Amino acid sequence: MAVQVLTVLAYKAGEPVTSTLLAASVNTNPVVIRRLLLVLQTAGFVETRKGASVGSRLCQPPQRIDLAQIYRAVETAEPFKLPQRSMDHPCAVGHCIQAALIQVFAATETALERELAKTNLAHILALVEKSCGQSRQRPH
Amino acid sequence: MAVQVLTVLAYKAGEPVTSTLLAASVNTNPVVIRRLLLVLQTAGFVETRKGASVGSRLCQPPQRIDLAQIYRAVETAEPFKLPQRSMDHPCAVGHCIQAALIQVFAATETALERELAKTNLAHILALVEKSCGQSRQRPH
DNA sequence: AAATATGCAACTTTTGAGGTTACATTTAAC
DNA sequence: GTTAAATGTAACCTCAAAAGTTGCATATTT
Repeated sequence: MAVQVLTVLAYKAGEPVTSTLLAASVNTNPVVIRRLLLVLQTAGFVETRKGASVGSRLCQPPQRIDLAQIYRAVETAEPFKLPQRSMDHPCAVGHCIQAALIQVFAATETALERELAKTNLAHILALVEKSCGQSRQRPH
Repeated sequence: MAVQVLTVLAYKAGEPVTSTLLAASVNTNPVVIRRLLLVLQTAGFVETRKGASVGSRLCQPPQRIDLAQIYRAVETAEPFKLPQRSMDHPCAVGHCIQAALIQVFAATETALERELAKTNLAHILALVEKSCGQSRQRPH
């Protein structure tokens, strides 16, 4: 969802967009969008201003925002993490396996992020424009 | 969890293990393990027999089972999938963006699987044995 | 001053994974 | 054969995380 919102903002190319409009584009609730925007603000991707007829806009060029950054900013629950087993009955094998898997999964995580870093918002924007052949800067 | 169970089975090197024992090792419930074993059976990783004093064992060498296969067999909800937005109010931009993101995420998925395919159970087993210096084949 | 947007708190809803219980069925072992 | 031990499976519960909802204070443009 974060990627989708950022893509819309990139599409609007600096023009501020309200959370209501973004919500309509992603087909969800404005408050959900605002919560997301807070995260994207602290990550330094967007700038938001309060007040009438304003909203949020990208504060970095789309080329400088890649998927790995977005992933790190947004992700809460890592896809490759072991469920925190309580190990009350400390089976040695189980314990060692956990330690080993943590290593493996950490490696997978970094590989994933390296992969995500290859794509940035500009790439995605190009894809969007190509795939539906619409002109830039024409809102809605 | 699937990886953990399969690692234990690999550790036992063909010796059948009951779901109760596996559950103890992962610190969970036997039924959960059995549910997982059904999936691993249809994926062709393990063989299970009913009856007294038997259980499950690997039916492939650990070298031939890699993390990508396990991932595909087990995973239900893809980490990089768009939430199925209903698009009742068909905003053209939103629609195109979704189409583009599907492409991007599919590419990420395949990259992830390519990465996971680099590690197999034998690798993990070696890590386990190295990291806690225990001899093979000594159960528990 | 009024209209419009965000910030934020509190609550509900939804969804999926995991856990639990219970029981029929199968099979090795005695 | 009988029995003990194991799986297969259904039906439920629990729990956490994400999303959605409502309401209102606050800020800012016009």
